[in-house]
Amino acid sequence: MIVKIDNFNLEKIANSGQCFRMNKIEDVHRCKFSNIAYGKYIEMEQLDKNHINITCSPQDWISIWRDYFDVDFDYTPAIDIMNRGDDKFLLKAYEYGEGIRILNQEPFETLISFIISQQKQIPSIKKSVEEFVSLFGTEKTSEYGVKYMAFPSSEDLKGLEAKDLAPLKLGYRDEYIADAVEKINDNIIDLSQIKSLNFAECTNELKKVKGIGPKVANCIALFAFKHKDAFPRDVWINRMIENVYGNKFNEGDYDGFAGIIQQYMFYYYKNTFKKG
DNA sequence: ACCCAGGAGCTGC
DNA sequence: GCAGCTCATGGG
Repeated sequence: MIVKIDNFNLEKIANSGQCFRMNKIEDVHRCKFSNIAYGKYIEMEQLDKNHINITCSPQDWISIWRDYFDVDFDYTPAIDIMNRGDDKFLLKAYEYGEGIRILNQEPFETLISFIISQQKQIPSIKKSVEEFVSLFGTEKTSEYGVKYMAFPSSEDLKGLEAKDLAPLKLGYRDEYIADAVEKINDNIIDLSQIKSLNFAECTNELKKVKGIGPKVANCIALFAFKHKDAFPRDVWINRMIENVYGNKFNEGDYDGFAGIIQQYMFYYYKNTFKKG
């Protein structure tokens, strides 16, 4: 079905480092991506600036993907601030990243994926997540006959031990993932309950998992729990704050959409300031 | 060989 | 509360 979404650039979203299973479908004349989330496989094509052809039923659009693509969040306040021009860097970041939206992904998948993400480059994260899914996920077939692997649930991983992860060569992250699975299955942290918490409470809960510190907790809060006040500080953002803002940057200046600002800054700085 | 990656835990002060 | 060190693995 064809849907209209304002401020939507499929390719930039797929390459903005917030999701790890959205992949380009090679097609010289079209911009197409596949994605797997919420147990479903979809293909998408960018038809024009704000029209997308998405291979899903109207019911799935309403119950899954509409929220996944954050369609009901109003980006104009964030865009207006970036586009105002008094911050030249932010203006450049907006022009470069125009069309990026923040996805609302599944909490458990996001949690595991961002534990894996630490001290890794994005292509390596995608590879590791895919290996994780092929080892522990469940094979499914889409209604168009495409076979794919769905991300495992925490229940699927009950009893997982660190040594079970050895084939994935995740190194010290093994015990972090095992701890996360154990604490979720033992109800020491409850992902469905975290949805009702505010930003500070949310990150504090997430940080109960060994291996989830401030950065990963902010990523999960932003990319899975809709906390637009989250502002993940990775090496690129820290470098940007030092080099561009002279270490004088306060995300509190962007109340209600700091996470959006952050994503545009990350995408722009990482892709254009590789040297120096 | 060296340095870095969408970091975080641990120790010592 | 903080700096400093360490933790696997892969890629440049």
